[in-house]
Amino acid sequence: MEIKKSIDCNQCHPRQHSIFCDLTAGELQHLKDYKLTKSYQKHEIVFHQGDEPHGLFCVFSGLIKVYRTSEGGKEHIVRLAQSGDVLGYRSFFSGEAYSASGQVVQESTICFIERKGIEKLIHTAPELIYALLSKVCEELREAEDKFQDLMEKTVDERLSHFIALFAKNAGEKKLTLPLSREEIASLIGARPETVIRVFSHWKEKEWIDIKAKSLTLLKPQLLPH
Amino acid sequence: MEIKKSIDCNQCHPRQHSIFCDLTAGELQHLKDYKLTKSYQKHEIVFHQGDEPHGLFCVFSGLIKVYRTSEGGKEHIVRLAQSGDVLGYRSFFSGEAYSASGQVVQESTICFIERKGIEKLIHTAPELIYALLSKVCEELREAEDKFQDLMEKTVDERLSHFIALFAKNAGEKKLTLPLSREEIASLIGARPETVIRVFSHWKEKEWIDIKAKSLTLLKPQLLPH
DNA sequence: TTTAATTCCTGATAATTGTCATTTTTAAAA
DNA sequence: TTTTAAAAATGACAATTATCAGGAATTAAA
Repeated sequence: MEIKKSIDCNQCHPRQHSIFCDLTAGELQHLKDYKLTKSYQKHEIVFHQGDEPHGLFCVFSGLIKVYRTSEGGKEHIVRLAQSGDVLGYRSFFSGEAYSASGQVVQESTICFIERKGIEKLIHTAPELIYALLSKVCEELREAEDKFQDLMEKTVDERLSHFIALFAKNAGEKKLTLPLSREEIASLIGARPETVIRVFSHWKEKEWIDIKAKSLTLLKPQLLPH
Repeated sequence: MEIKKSIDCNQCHPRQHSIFCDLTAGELQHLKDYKLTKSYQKHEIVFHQGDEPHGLFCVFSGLIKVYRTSEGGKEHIVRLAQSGDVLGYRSFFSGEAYSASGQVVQESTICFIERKGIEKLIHTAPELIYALLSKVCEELREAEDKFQDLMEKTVDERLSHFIALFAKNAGEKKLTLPLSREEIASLIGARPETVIRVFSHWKEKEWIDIKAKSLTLLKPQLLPH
């Protein structure tokens, strides 16, 4: 992890699609002294499950996996965070310790805003709190959607859903998977062997072509949904 | 559903363990004109998945199940709400339609506070919004806990967990299940037959005694966890 | 490059849970 | 109470997915 020259929030493109999109230049001024821009290499830990949060992370670029380690030592990826996403706010606002860890999957640039900065910001722009509340409420619905999927969808449906999501992001038929089979399995609630088997099956049917991390969608409409 | 004489929030015991616990008598005054106390019979619907929220529900007494109906028509109970719980706030604050329905399981008395009342209340007691934010953040963690349980725990572990929860609430070894086998299954993510089988198995082992809705815990420490 | 270490892949097998059909029991309605 | 409907229970069976083991391929390190 390396501290970089601080990114100016006004120049920050991803901010415009984030929870902070409505803030004015004047309001952002307050963050200046409470912000640190850091650069993380692959595999670096951004925050640790069990630790107390001291601020928020804003992802400028890269990809981070947010995962929980259960008592039995099993890892479950809760979500992925990328450009424009804010990390660590659940624990920050609930006053709990982090319930998950964040680890860099693709080299990332992340700004850390310490507690004071957030407090000042909310003080000058109180309507921000509504945006936050609304955001968390949406995430809660998404969490329930995910739960429902896990209950009534099969592994191949869930995998297909995951792939569709990435394809939409990439906007292409040919994409590079950012996660290992094991990580994909962990994210969709399955075992790596099962994920591999489903991929193999789709390849056999010539619905996709896959080799290591590079995936080509041949007949995406035939994938289960 | 029958409209009753309005309950005075200052006299409302369950409120003291709710999100509204810190409000003063003066602040509560604002709710008076925007509040309706209603009485619901078993099986009555409190709110409908897909509808737009126009306010919040505060459960005074009774038991309500919150469930989602999937596209395939399957029902999944998301959570149970009882005395002191506030219902419908997720959709209310996210501006989405209800993602679930609420149905009365045990005869309930519920206050409905319309939008204007909430808005006035937040205006006079702005710190309420922090309590709300904190609460939703906690629920998000709970949702993730639940997801993790579904992934790595077996049906009997989940069922045991559910029973333990009820036993703690009742504080006794002998309890009356408020839900049918089918509803319990829906809540813990299983099929009714499986739930019945697990109960039968525990009964055979003499860890519990169960007949219809009445359950006695004989050796609760032996139940899986 | 060679070695070592992951990651990926495949097969064989087991286990948990779901599905379907049927009976018994309980609860509700006539 | 009698009838009817719903809920609970049990058995037989199927299916999905996990587990374990071993080999191939890819990637990282020496």
